[in-house]
Amino acid sequence: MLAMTLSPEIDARRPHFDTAAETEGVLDNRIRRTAPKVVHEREHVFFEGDPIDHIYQVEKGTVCLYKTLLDGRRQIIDFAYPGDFIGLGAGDDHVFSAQAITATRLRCLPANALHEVAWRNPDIGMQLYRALSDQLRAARGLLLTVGQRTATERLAMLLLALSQRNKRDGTDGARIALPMTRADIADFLSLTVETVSRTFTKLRQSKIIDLAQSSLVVIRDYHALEQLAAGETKGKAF
Amino acid sequence: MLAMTLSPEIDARRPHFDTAAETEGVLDNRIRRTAPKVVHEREHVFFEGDPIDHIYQVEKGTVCLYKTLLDGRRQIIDFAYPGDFIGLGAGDDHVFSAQAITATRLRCLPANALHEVAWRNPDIGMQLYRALSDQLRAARGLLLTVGQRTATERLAMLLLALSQRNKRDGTDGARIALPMTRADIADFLSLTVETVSRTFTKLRQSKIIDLAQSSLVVIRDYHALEQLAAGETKGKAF
DNA sequence: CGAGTCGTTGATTCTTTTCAAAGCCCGTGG
DNA sequence: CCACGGGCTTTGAAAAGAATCAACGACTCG
Repeated sequence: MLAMTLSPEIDARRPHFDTAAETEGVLDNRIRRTAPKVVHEREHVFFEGDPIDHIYQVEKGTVCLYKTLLDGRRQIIDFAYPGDFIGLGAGDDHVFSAQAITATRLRCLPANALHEVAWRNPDIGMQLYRALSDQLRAARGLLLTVGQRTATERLAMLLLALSQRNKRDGTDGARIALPMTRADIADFLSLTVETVSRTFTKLRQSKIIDLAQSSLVVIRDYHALEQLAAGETKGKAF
Repeated sequence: MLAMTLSPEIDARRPHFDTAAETEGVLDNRIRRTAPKVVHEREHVFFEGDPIDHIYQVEKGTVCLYKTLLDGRRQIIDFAYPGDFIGLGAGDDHVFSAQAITATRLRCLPANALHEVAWRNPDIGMQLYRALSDQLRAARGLLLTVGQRTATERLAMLLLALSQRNKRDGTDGARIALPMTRADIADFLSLTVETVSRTFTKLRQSKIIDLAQSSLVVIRDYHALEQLAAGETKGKAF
């Protein structure tokens, strides 16, 4: 789950991997023993409208969650990384679709069993509540980004969020692998592929990032990226 | 809380007032006995960054929840109506600001007491989980609207959502009072006041709505509004 | 090696924003 | 009671940012 908050430094993220591990220690057998689900690149985990029979937790890979309009316009509402839960919520049906963007392994949590366990075990309930709360915060952060930031600021936000995730996971915060295509980024940031591409080259020409490959960003000027993302001057600062 | 879903007819909203009443029956004295908080028009309930000491539930009035960028750009993430909870979530500090847009009365739920009660009482916990889940759904719906819909489609969505709320509350679904200003609508839909105003007049000229006053919309062609909101043809259908 | 997908770049168009100004509503006070 | 003032809304004209249309290049995989 990508948190697109205004001030990343204020946002003391909880380590999702740790919480996932905690959960594992407490969950009962029905949940612990479920077989993992493997989905191939571009394969769907579920579609909007499908009944919620399982909640998933990403073990490996990346999944994009999205909603669409009738004419095909698509809004990616989140990228789910290892540790993230997919499909949490109180309704009967999924309200968005989930598609793997790389080869992915998921652990499957039967929804009714999970809720039953959560009902009896406040710890588990609290885990889910926290996870949901994090997702709400991420969604609202993205809303601010998509609603108010310029194209450059939006891309800066995304790169910063991915960098933060890397740091949290103990990998290099300056080297960012992009598992998603430009089209995915475009639909996440509510831009077009062309604008995303142009914005990448603009950041590259400004020496703020390097593009070793189109799917590997190296941050050269972290501070500049933060300034852009903060939104002090509508992205005109460079 | 305004749900901006693609298909309002699929979205069987739970009656919030009822759930609020249920909750009331179970909450312990510390929570039930708190004095209501009265806030005047344009007064803030809390600001982003404030420590969360209370969760609020709107009893009367309307509150807008928003996030801002450093240069003042504002994104309203939700309008909270009677029955809605404000400030739910797992963190220590509020991640958005809350400002009354009309004279408002709130019931105050001390955060720690509430969580303690929820911890011991799965019913309460589930209420909060559901409320949070609804807010997440609303946020993602708004994200789709802001990210993918045209100005006309966005306004259509808002009017439809308000109409649905009226129906749910047993009032006239065709007559919509707008407690918020054009600026509030603009910041909710990520548009400018001018665009909002122009879009209102366009809908009026198309005989889809009437504007008795600037703050009172009468829906004349509900179907047309639904078509616009559905997003089949990028709002070019009229 | 060729087909196809993905990414980049260029030219043009268009929706929305920005800048500017006038109208309207409403409360206040003379 | 009506004039005045200020905020909110509407409308117009011009500008800008991003979208669209179009083409080319790069990389991948049968």
